[in-house]
Amino acid sequence: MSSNNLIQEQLIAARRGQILEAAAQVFAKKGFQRSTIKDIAQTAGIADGTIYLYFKHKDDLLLGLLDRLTQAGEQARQFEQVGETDIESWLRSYLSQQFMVMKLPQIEAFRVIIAEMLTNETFRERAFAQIFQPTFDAIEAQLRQWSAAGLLPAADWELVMRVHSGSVLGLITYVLIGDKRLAERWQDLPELLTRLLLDGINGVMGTEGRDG
Amino acid sequence: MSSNNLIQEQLIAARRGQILEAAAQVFAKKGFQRSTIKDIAQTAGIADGTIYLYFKHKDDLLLGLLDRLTQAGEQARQFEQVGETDIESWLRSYLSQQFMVMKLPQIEAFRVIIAEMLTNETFRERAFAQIFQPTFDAIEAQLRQWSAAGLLPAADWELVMRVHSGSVLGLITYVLIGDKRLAERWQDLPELLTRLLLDGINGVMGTEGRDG
Amino acid sequence: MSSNNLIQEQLIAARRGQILEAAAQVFAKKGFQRSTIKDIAQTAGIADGTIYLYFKHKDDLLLGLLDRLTQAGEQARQFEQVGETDIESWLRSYLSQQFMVMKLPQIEAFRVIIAEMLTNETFRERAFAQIFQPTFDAIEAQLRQWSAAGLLPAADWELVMRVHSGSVLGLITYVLIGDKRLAERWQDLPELLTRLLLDGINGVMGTEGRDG
Amino acid sequence: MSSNNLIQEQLIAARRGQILEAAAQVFAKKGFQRSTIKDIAQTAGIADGTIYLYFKHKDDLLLGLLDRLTQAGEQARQFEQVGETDIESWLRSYLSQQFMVMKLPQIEAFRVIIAEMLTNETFRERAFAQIFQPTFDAIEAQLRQWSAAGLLPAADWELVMRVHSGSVLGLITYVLIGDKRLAERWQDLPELLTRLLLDGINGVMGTEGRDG
DNA sequence: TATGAATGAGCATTCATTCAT
DNA sequence: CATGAATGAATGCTCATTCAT
Repeated sequence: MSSNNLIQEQLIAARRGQILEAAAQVFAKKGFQRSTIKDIAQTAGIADGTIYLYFKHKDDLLLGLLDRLTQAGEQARQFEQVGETDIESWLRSYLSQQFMVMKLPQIEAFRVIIAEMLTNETFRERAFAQIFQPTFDAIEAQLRQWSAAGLLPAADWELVMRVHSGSVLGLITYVLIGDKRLAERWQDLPELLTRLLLDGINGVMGTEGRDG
Repeated sequence: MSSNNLIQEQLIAARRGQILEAAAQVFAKKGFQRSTIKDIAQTAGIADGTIYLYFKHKDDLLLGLLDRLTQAGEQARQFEQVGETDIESWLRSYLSQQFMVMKLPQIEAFRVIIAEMLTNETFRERAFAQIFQPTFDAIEAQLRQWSAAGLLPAADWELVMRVHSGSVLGLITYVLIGDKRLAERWQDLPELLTRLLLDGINGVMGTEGRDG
Repeated sequence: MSSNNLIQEQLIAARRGQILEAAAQVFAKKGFQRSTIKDIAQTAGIADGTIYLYFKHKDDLLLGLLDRLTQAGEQARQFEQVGETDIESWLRSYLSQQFMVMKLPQIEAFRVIIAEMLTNETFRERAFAQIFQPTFDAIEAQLRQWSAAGLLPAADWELVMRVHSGSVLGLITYVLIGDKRLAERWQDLPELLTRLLLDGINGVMGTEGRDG
Repeated sequence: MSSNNLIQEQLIAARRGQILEAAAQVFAKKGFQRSTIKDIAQTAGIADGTIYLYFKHKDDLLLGLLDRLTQAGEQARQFEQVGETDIESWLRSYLSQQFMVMKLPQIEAFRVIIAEMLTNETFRERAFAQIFQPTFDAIEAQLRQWSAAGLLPAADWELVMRVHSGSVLGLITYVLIGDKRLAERWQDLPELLTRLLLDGINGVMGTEGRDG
């Protein structure tokens, strides 16, 4: 009986996953509003009605994707604990790690999330509270801790943090709105960001883009 | 006859302007898709049908707003010529200028532009070619020129430029998706950005947020 | 300007009337739920969407019909003032009048109203308060007045009234659910009811149905 | 083998009964159309699909309920034979009996039957032929017999019968469409009806409603 | 037999667009 | 030019019915 329930739950989770996968695909291509339930059902290889067995409204598909992103964010934040040696080494390896994960297929999730946050007030509040606020808090806390430990100078962390995480969001947005050159040079960003972050332009020795 | 035509043209331009103004307002509130022609007509104080005398499709309203932004961008770029003295002073005054202009009512224009660029392939390409590519080119050219003139060190400018302008886009996006704290501290950004840009975190002496 | 508005109002009222007429027809044939907006629009000779320019929801068509019936009821109640001579003469002429009006095309309105009242809780309450309660109150008040004036004996009027008006409702219902025989003999009811009402079966001398 | 079949049949009858019971409940609450198979299955504590093992279509549930009512009607009609002594005593006891049975939970069956008869042509004909016509015929026959026996005066029985049974239908309908006052005074109806039926208003001495 | 997930036809409602006035 | 009533295609969602397990 309990094994039965377990199987049931797994089947349900699998179906939900399958549908969300399809929704993510279709949303990434057309955005939320232009995507129809029929689109998504066809992409998922199921009937329209089936979607409604797993999601009450079309909106819930978006919230489902948001939750996925939230979970991903939570996992990503756990990573930050590690820092031990000097900040520069840590930052370099952290950013490499992040930018390796956040490549084109992954960042597609942001496309519809950002677009809907910009455009849909209700969703905006929910998504900000679920994704951005916790991320901001976690980063700021970490920075203050390092600063207190003498690993970083004192600074206006709530703003500095926004500038730097904002630059990552900006870069992701650039790629999503069609900056092909940036997409090509994505792998060079961790190193560059590390140096810009710590020492600014004046600390960056000239290394012209290799393949441009 | 020709003066008649001139008046005609001015009248038409005025009406188009009136309609685009209304569209901008409504789009900023609900986004493009959720806005209806009726919404826009009511906001503009005219009849639904009248909009179709000046714009062939709803999509053309968005393109109209894009053109406005493009013109604004062109004007802004002319500004960059000015730099003479040391880079730091110039950058500080340039950013102050920019952030003074780019406050909440103005950046609303980006809300729908970014959202639609993320979401609508056709619009994306057009808008990137019209706004972002020229801006990128102009900034990069300016930086290379300064670098050649010895005012800046040599650097991977196409990437550095994207990181920095991306951080501005990111900050704007944060405000648009509901970061209230950032909106409150908007006026502190020019100074902070100047220093972060040139010298990084290590060059920023501690100045904790005043009212936080 | 005001004449323009007046014409506007008349046009709107006319369209609403046309739509309600169509709705009444379709509802009478299929009932409320089985009737589709498309049905009604086609019957009215207009497009589906046009209905929504005059009624916010499909439900409002039903409420519109209810209001019509309410108005008809209000007019009918004014009639009751008349009674002067003896009750029997008055009753006979009153019932003749009523049954002449309440023939098959007219009573069709009750079909969907009663069916929905039986079946739809929200509508039930509204319709009872709008049609039945006021009718009950008016009849009971009139009876008490006549009773006080000595024209009628004292009686348990709230119940007697319900028995008699109920018999009219029952007869209407019989016709609506397919009692052809009763429909054929509809014109004999005023006379029979007058006598049954006042003197019961024992006061009714034998007059076998003429054409049965 | 045949005993097996017998058990089979009983099991089938039991299941059908269980399902009809649930259907009656749900129909009484929401009407036929608004009730879903899922509703009914849940109320019956079985799966949706199971219903289709016992009833081919949703419509058949309604016909099943009709058949039940038909059987109940047949039993009720047998009762009428009894009358011996004077009509008044018989009528009083007959109506008391009927109104005792026909209280709120029982008359709920009429809610959906009447509503669907009003609204669904096919069902209307079937139900009229199965319930109303036989009842009419039986009552009329009985009345004629009594009349022939001198227990009642001669009268236009097909019409008189409809007026009186119609008043019962009307009273039931009133309760079903929300006449709370009538529901409260339900137990007073047999006595009042007996007197009104036989002697009309003029034969009813004043007895004002007790608790009103 | 019993189940309940899956199906897809059907329907209410919205809204960009047209066009007679 | 301006209007706004009319249009009807498009879409989210429901629910009777089927069928593999």
